[in-house]
Amino acid sequence: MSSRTSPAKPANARSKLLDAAMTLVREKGYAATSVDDLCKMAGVTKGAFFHHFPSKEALAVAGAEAWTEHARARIFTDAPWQRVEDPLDRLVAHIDFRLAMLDGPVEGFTCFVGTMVQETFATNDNIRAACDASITAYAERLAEDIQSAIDRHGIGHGVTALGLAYHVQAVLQGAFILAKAKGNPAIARDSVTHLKRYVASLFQQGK
Amino acid sequence: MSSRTSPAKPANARSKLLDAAMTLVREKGYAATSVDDLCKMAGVTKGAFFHHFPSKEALAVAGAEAWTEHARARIFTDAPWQRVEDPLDRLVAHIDFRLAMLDGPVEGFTCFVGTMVQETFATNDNIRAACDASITAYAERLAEDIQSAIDRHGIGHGVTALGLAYHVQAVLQGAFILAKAKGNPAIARDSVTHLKRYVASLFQQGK
DNA sequence: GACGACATACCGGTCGGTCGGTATGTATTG
DNA sequence: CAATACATACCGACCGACCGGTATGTCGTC
Repeated sequence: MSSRTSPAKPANARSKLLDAAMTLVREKGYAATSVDDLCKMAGVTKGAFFHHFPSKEALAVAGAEAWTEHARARIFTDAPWQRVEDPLDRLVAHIDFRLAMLDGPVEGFTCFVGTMVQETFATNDNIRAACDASITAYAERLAEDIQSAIDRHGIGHGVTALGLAYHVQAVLQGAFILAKAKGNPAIARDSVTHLKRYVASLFQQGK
Repeated sequence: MSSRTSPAKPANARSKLLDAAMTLVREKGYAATSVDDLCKMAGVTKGAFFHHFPSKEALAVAGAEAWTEHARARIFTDAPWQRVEDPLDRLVAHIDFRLAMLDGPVEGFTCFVGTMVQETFATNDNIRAACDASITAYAERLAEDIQSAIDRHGIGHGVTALGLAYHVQAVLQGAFILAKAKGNPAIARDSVTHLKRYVASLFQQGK
């Protein structure tokens, strides 16, 4: 049974460190974020850090798992458009929702695991695998909705639900990089608008 | 007689350091790549490093500029499909070329400036601007070909050449991240295949 | 003999991680 | 019920390795 009935954060040292990691790693990257930085932002001591996590790597892995839940709650569980009946409308609403997220400071909407895996994929396989698991979880969840849309409306070509879900991920991750380079989310919104147009064209042809 | 006819690299300390930076930063990221690492791979001493570059940051900026030339030569100047006459065929050949590049070890085809800007956008504006300039140069060059294709074949909706060029960049950058997470370029090729299908659909509608 | 292109020794500071200690809660036992 | 025992959750001084960067010296070329 889950004991996670309250949405309020317990604000213990562990979860404060996890929150700090999501903020600092998205801003500076994994390697440039030191354990002291994390402790300072979380308001805990180094002793507390190594009491809860055996290493900096372990925090990163736990962070990736926490990110999966964080994203699932915000984008799938809690989102109001999840109640839209038609699965294609739901898919379009999903992309619109991701588009609307692209606002404000760049480090506020970028992806924790996407940033982390860039730096660690060749040097730390535990972190790489944890980031992969998070990305995969998102894609598989989104693929469910896409499959429903395909089942009801049909689709052209050899497009699969999971393949399209990963493509949505790729466009978002790439849009984040462009926004970082420009220091401006506008370019990211342009790219997601192209994605939206693509999805529409796929289902138009399937009809 | 000048012997400056060979395209071979001069292999002086400066260019060896630039080469080392492109290799190591793509593998480990900017912050995790130390000056000692760079010197070791380039086969030069630390004295040589700081003789040619006033700081690690300066190497990153020079590296971004070198990357622009590197990419321009490989993808635009030297590529055989640049001689294809019809601009739309040339655009499709461009995407096919980028697709074919997605092979072998992941750190072999990923983007130096895309990796670097992820870590530095909020903490080092000189590096961020240099990466932006490199990405912009690529997009503007590609936009020329796209504009020619639009001029000859027309295009639907409110799509601009430069906007579509940036979208191509976004899909590629995002595909790199997915390939890093999976440790496999196959997923990246899937995403670029989606992009190719999108471009085809845009020009079909314009006809 | 001036100068550019390095080499080497070295610097202060920061890194991830360790360790002895303490405050507090809870289970056990006489 | 009090004493004891043990676990959990920290605290912060400290460690050696390594960081980016500097100072000074050497050596071949014009």
